[in-house]
Amino acid sequence: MPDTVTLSRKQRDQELRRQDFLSAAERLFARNGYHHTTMEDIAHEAQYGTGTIYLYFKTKDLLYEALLERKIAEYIAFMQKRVRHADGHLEKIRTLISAKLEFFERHREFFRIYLAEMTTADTSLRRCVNKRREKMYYEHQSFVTQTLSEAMRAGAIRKVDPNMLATTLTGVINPLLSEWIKERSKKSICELEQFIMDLLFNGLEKTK
Amino acid sequence: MPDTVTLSRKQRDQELRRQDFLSAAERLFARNGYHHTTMEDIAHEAQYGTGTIYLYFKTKDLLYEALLERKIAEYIAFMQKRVRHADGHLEKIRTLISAKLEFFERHREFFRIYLAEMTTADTSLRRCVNKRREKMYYEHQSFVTQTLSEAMRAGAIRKVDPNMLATTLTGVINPLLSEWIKERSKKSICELEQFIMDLLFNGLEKTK
Amino acid sequence: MPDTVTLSRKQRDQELRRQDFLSAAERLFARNGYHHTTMEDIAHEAQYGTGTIYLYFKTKDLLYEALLERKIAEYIAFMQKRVRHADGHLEKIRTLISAKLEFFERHREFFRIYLAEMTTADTSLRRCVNKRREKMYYEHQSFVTQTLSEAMRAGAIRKVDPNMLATTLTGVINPLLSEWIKERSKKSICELEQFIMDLLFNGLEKTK
Amino acid sequence: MPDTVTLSRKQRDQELRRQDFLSAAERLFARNGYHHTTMEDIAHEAQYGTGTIYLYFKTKDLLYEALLERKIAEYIAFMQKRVRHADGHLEKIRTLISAKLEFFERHREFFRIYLAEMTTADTSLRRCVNKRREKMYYEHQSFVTQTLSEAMRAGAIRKVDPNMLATTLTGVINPLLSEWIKERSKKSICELEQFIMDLLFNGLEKTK
DNA sequence: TATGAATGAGTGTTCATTCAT
DNA sequence: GATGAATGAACACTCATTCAT
Repeated sequence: MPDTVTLSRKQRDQELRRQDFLSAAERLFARNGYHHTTMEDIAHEAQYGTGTIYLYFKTKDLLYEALLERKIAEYIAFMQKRVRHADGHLEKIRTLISAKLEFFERHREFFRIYLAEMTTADTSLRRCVNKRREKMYYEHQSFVTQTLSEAMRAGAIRKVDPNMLATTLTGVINPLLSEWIKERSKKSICELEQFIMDLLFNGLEKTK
Repeated sequence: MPDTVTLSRKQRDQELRRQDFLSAAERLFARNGYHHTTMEDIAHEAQYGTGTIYLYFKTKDLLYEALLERKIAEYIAFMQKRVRHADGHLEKIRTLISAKLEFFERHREFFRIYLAEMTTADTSLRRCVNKRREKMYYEHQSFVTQTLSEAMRAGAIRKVDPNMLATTLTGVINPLLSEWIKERSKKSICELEQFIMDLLFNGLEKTK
Repeated sequence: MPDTVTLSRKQRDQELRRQDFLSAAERLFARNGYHHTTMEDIAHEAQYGTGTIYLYFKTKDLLYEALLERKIAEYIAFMQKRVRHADGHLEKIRTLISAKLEFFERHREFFRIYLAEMTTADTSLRRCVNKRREKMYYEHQSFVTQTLSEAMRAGAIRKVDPNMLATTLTGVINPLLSEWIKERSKKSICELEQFIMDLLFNGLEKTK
Repeated sequence: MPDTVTLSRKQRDQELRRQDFLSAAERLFARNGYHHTTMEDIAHEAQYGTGTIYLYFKTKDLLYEALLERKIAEYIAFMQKRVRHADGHLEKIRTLISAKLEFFERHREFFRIYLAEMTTADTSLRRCVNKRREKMYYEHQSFVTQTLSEAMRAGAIRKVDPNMLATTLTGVINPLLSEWIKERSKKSICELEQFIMDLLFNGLEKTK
C-alpha cells in the first residue's frame, strides 16, 4: 500500500475527528457560552474521552479559534457563491442581504457566537490568535465593498463611500435578525429582506 | 446636626463608594472581559481591599448587573433628553442618531460591554436577573418607535413599519461605530452621522 | 465622688454588657452552632455595633469560653444548692438526678452546646483555654463523688467505685434528656426521673 | 479479559480510593474537628492532589456524611453480629455493652465524631442529608429495644419501658468510655463492662 | 491512538479582627 | 466608650491540561 494513501487516509480521519469536536463545541458554546462549557463537556458531546480532544486542539482557545474560522469560512464561501451566481448589480446587492439572512437563519445557534465575536466579547481571547480570522474578515469585507463599487460604477446605485456602505449593509441586518431570532418579530425572513431592500433603496424621504 | 443630614451623608458616601467600584469594574471588564476580571482586581483597581467590595455587591453577577443598569440608564436619559430638546420631527430623528454616536464616543470602553450584552455573550449570565434591564430596553425602544411614528403621522417621513425602523435605526449605528472605535475608520463622528442620515433619507437609488 | 464608687459602677456596667453579649451568643450558638454564628450576628443580637463586642471579648474563642464558664458555673451552683438542701442520703442522690433534669429542661438551648462540649466537638477550640473549665468540671465531679461516697459510708447504698458511679450518674441522664428534648419521648420529665431512680436502685434483676 | 471483570476492577479501585479519602478524613476530623480540616488537608493526607477528592465526593458535607455512614454501618454490623452469636438473653445484653466498648476502644478516634454527632454539634450540618443516617440509627435502636423486649418476655430481666431502657443502655456507656479514652480512668475495658453490668443488674440498693 | 484519573493554580466568597472617627 | 467600614487571610470548589496505561 502506498504511503501517500495511508497518510492521506490518516489525515482525512484526523480532519473528520476535528470536525466532530468543532460541531460539538458549536452546539455547547451556543447553548451555554464559552466559559460555561468545559473541555470535558465538548469531548463527551463528541463521544470521545476527555483527553482525546487535546490530540486535535492544543488549547481551548485554539479550539474556539478553529470553530470561528470554520464557520466564518463557510459563511463567506456561501455568500460569495450566491453573489457570483446572481445576475445584475441590483440582484447582487439583494443577494448580499438575502444570503446573510438565509445563512444565519439556518445557523442561528452560531449567530450568537458570531455577534459576540464581531462586536466585542472577551478581548483577551482575541488578542493573540486572531490574525488569520481578521484576514478572512477583511477579505470578505473587501468583496462586499467591491461588489458595491461595481454597482456604483455601473450606475446601478448612487455614489457613496463604498467602505461605509459595506459596513452598513453588513451590519444593518444584525439587529433585525437578532430580534427575529429572539422571536420578538413575527415577520418572515422574506419580509425582513423586503424591508431592508426598500429602506436601503428608497430611503425615508416622503416626496417620492 | 440633624439626623436626616447625617443619614443622607452616609447614604451619599455609600453611593459614592458603589460608583467607585462600578467605575473600576467598567474599566476592567472593558479591558479584559467579564471572566478575566476578578473581584480582587476590581477591588484593588478601586483602591480597596478584597473583601470590601462585597459590602456593596453581594456577588460578581450582581455587580455586573448593576454596572449595566447604571450605564444603560445613563444612556437612555441622555438620549431622551436630547431628543426632547430637538425641534421638529426630522431634527428629532437626526438626534436619535447623533446622540447615540456622541454617547458611545464618550464611553467607548462601555461600548464593548454594551454590544456584547445587546447581542449575545454568556447566556447563563443573563437568564435570571435581567428583567429590569429588559424593561429598560423596551421602554427605550418604544420611545424610539414613538418618535418615529409621530414623524410618520406628521408626514415628515414616509410610512414603514415603525418597530422595524426603530430596530434598524438603533442597530445600524453599531457596526459603523464599532469600526470607528477600532480606529479602522478615519472619518470623524460627524461624517458618520452625515453618512447615516444621507443613506437613511435618500436611499441608494440613483434617479434623484 | 469617691473613686471606688465610680470604678465599681463602671465595672458593674461592664459586667452587664458582658452578660448581654453572652446571652446573645447563647441564643445564636444554640440555634445555629458555633461556626455558623458570626461575631457581627452576636453583636447585633445584643443590640450593639460590630466592633463593640471586642471591647469585652478579645476573640470569638474567648467569648465561647466565657459563655461555657458562665453556664456551667450556674449549673453547678444550682445543683449544689439543691443537693445541700436535700434531707438524707437517698434524697440527695435523687436530687442529683432531678436537679440536672430540671436545669437542662429550663435551659434546653444550652443543652446542645453543653453536650457537644462535654463530649467532643471541635477539639482545637478546647486545647488552650480550658484549664479553668476543666477545674470547674472536676470540682463538680468530686462534689458528686463525695455525695455518693457519704451515702455509701452511711450504708444508704451499696459500695461500688464512687468515681465510676458519679460518672455514670452524671452521664446516664444525657441520652434520655437528649431524646426528650428532640421530642421523640412523650414522657414527662418526672417520669424520666422515676425511670432512672428505679433502674438505678432496683436494677434489672427479676427476682425482687 | 471479560468485560465484567474489567468493570468491577475499576469499580473496586474507585471504592478503594473513596475509602482512602474517608480514612484520611476520619483521622483529621477526629484530630482537628470538621471546621478546622480543609479539603486540601484531607486530599494531601490521602496522598492525592487537591482536586482529586472532588472526583469522589461532590462537597465537603457529603464526604462527612459518607464518613459517618460508613462508620455507623460498620458499628451496627459489628454489634448485631456479636449479639446474634451470643447465647441466652443475659448474654445478649452483656454483649450489647461489651460490643460497644470493644468497637469504640478500637476506633477511639471516631468516638469523638460519633459523640458529637449523636448528641448535638452543628445543627445546620445535619439538617438536610441525614435521613439515611437517621434511618440507620433508628433501625439499630429498635434492634436493641427488641433484644431487651425479648429478654423481658422470657423473664430474664424485669419489665420496664423497653425504649427508655434501650436509650439508657446505649447512652450509659458513653460517659464512662469518654473518661476512659481521655485516660483519666485507669480501669481496663473489662472492668468498665463489669461495673456497668453489675450496676445495671443489681442496682444500688443495699438490702440484697 | 485513545483514555480518564489526577492535578493544582485560580476564583468567588466569608468572617474574625482592626481602627479611624 | 462605641461604631461599622475596611481588611485580607482562608477555604470550598472548578476546570484546563497532563500523562500513565
